[in-house]
Amino acid sequence: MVSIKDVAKKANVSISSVSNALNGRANVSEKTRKRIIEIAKEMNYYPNTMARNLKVKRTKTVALCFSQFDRNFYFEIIKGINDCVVHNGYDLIICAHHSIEKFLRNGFIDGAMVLDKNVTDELILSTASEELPIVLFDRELEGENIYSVVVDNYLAMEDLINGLIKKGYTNYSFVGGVEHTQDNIERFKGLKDTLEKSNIEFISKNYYHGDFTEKSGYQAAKLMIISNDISEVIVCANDNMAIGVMKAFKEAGIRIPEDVSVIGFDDIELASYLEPHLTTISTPKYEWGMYAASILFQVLDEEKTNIKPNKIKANIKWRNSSR
Amino acid sequence: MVSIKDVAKKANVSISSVSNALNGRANVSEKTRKRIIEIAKEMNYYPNTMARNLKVKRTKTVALCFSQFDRNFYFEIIKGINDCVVHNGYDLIICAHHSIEKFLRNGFIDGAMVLDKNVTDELILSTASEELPIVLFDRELEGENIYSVVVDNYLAMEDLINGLIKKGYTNYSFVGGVEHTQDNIERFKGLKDTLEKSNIEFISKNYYHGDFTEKSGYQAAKLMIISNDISEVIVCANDNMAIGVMKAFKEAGIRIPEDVSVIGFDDIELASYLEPHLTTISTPKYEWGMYAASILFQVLDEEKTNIKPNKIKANIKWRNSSR
DNA sequence: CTGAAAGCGCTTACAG
DNA sequence: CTGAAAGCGCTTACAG
Repeated sequence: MVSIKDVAKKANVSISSVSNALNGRANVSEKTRKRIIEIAKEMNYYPNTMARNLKVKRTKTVALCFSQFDRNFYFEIIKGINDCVVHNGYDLIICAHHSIEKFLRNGFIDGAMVLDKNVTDELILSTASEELPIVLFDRELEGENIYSVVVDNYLAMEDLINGLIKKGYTNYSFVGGVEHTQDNIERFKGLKDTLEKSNIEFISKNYYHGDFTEKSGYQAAKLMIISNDISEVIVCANDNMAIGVMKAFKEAGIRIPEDVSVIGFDDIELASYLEPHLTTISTPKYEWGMYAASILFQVLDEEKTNIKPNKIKANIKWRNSSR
Repeated sequence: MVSIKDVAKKANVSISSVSNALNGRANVSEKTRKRIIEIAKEMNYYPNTMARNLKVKRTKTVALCFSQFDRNFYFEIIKGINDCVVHNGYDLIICAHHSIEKFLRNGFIDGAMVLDKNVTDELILSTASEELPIVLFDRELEGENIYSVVVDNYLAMEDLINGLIKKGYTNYSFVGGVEHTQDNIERFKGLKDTLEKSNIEFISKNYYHGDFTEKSGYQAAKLMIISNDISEVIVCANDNMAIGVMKAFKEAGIRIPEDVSVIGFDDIELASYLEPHLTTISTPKYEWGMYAASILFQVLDEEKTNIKPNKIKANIKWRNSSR
């Protein structure tokens, strides 16, 4: 690989001059600058970023920690992130949680985003710093140089339930996701609180335990069918489970939405292709990614006025899996 | 950020000893090694990878160039790649084509994979080298230190058409994707050749021009409907177009597969959720990613016996959008 | 077993 | 305008 030395030798100047010429600094005559640039191009010279960074510190690269390659729900978010990063003249690298320590610690990145539950709170807390601000998508976490942008699950559920109440539903079931997750907790709380505000009690046996997978939704619905206890509306903590629920009902000849309404959360791509199309809560994924990335750049540009934990508002997509 | 110097000072040893101790070299007494390691941990010291790489060259990191975040067809491939990379003890970074030059040229990676049409052949040809082998997913390209792993489109089409002929179909239409792409060319050629081998002429007006989008498939089918010229089977160059085709037929009250069979290519997630489920050609995406990555590691481990352009075999998924 | 020194490829005051 | 030199944080012969 050709280095700055090689170029300097060929151009018969010092390496300082090569560096100065190539970086557009003023202290080099126009004539030599031109010559140097030409020779560099001719020799196919590209500065070694790593050596450069060792001095300069700012790398103009940010990282996204992500490894859930099996859930395409996320890709729209990544697109938003990437577009924002490019717009700001930075480069984005995506790396899996296995590698994140290496990249967080090595001074190669100016900032990071985390969309990966496998990254521990401890790691984030211990590495976030003035030189490495971190933006989180998948959790809220208090700490210096740590920022969160999460979906407002509670508000979304509030909106949904109020909408359903207005439509006259009085009898609700909830298919929950993995128990301790923030998403599940907030979504369920939003449902329960809102019902109770309207004096509709949520009967605890109508809480079905799932784990965010299609299969667990399928099993929950099977249970409803077998125990012959099917509510007017089944609200699921995510779309995948709603898909499973619908599948079980269809198999049993139970009509959606005539006999039962089914509602999801996330608005994954499949949601609008299903028969019937799934009513769900749409998180504006592209905007989410873009917004979170923009916060990182606000911080990097030292405009960090007062960035509080941020909430993204989700919207209900009424489709025909519900009345 | 704490450096090797800080650790050395605190431990009262030279930086050489710190380096040796931390890298598990033999030339340091067990006692001091232990002390150094402890102090390093205590100080929260992590070696700066960039500085290290400046000397060592091997970074144990490979890159995947990818930016089609809107096509979730690819994510299964990435999963395969990532699993293989982790298995080999390397780290993977994914970067968009905007950034690829930066990463290819800067000595930060030991090898690269390309799954991004936006990367030019020129860039690949000019950067692939002994120190930076490159594996391609999306094209075949002759060159030193360049390897390709692509889907055998032709063979897949051959299999499909032979299957269809055996089922008795005699009348075919093809909805093509973007004209000049290797995928489209090979898929169409596979169809045409195989038909002709069985003495079935492919009528050129039965070639409909699309661009791999759902919309273009929809429009192609509209055209068939309006001109009242619907073949027994519509083979599409990818699933997205097949989805569009099915949509148009459904809207027109044309039954699938009773009135017409529709077939796709790719086996995207949606394919098996559609009504009717889409018959398509399934490229084993996970294996594809894994296999291509493994080739990169074969090269990196200098086992490059004789790695020729590699073809991945795709399989037909007979579902009920065809008879 | 231990440490001083050279060097990886750059940038950046600084002196001339 | 130009170049010698120091230094970024490491590793690795080499001498002791």
